[in-house]
Amino acid sequence: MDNRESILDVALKLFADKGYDAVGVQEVVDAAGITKPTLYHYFGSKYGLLEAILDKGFDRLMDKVSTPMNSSDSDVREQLFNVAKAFLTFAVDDGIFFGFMLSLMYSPKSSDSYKAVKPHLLNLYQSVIDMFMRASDMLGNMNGRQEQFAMGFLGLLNQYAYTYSERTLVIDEELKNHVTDGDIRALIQQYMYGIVN
Amino acid sequence: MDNRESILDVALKLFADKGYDAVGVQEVVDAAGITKPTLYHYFGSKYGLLEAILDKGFDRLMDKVSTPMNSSDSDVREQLFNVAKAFLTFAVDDGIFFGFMLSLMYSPKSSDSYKAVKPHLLNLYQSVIDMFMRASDMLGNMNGRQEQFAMGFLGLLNQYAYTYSERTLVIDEELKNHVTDGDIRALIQQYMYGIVN
DNA sequence: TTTTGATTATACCGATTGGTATAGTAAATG
DNA sequence: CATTTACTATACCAATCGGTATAATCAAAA
Repeated sequence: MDNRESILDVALKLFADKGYDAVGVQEVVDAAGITKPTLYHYFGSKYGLLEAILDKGFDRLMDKVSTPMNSSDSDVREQLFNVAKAFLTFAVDDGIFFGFMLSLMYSPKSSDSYKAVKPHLLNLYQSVIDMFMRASDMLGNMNGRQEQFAMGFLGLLNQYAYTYSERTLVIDEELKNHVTDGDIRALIQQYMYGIVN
Repeated sequence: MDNRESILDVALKLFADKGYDAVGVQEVVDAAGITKPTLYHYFGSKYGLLEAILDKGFDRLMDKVSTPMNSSDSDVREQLFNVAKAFLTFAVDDGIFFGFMLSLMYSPKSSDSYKAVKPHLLNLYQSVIDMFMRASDMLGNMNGRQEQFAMGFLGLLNQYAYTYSERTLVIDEELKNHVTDGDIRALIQQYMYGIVN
């Protein structure tokens, strides 16, 4: 692994663990075993490093979810199941980035971290909205509420991933990282009931 | 408003807007029109100020939701409706604190902000769990899944409040801050369906 | 062999960080 | 009136912040 990659790797771990603002550039370069000019050569600024981390992480996420999202499945339920499964699999396999993404989603609007993640979130939201648009004929008249459906769907997945992640406070230890197909089908069932009236 | 109160007020606004780590003590005292020793006299440290803000905010929240949560309503649906309404009303009326609370909920585990909010969240979770425990006979056998029900219920409310708050990215402007009783009843309906099978 | 461009370390920059020692003021208490 | 207690400003602290000027190293190209 070259220096650029190890900086990205180490910085993601530190940012995810302590938060972007609480981690100094010096701490990153020490952990990566390099010095400041190397970091600034590759990323230009601390903010540039954050952007590079997000670019890479959202690439991984979109790689996983875009296939099921763009498939023209005739069964809406089956398509939502496939999207949910891809999303939750990513949340487990790429847990560090996923947790960091969640923390940025809910971070204050005027923070640098939020500014960096905003375009990626908009892109993700738009992809989900488009999926619901394409499924209009199968879901019936959504009365232009595709955006709410998309946000609700993502919110449900986030809540589910969060609850079953290492970040949970009081949940039984045994339940961690155990997301079965049956769980996901039950989740979709509940969601479908809500939106089709 | 005395100095102590205006510090709490100004600091909450700054922390909620830019994040705890991104706001310096100097910035707080400048905005409050006082000097550092005054702040350190009342709160001892920046972290102590954060704790005081959270103590005060969670007091306001628990004041609003504890009454409906502790009422021995015979109709579970009605009780959940009352709790949801109190919660969402707080999210609208006390939007700045609510947004800050959300950002701390999802902030990195090792951050100071998370350490400060963790006991309050545990307390809130426990209250909701207790409510479900007491409703056991009405909800049927929950198979020890009260914790998941509680987390799911809170997650749903948070997602709902978040979606209808000023923090939304793509939602229609008209929908902001319009949370009707009908909306809440629909929300509870959807939730009930999911947990009673 | 010389040159060029990419990469990296040493050493430094001004500004800001959270926090405090000292002294003063003002109001309440004896 | 004297004393104590609560409160607040001036001025300062070492440490860390994000960032950089300079120069050395090294591989590839000319």
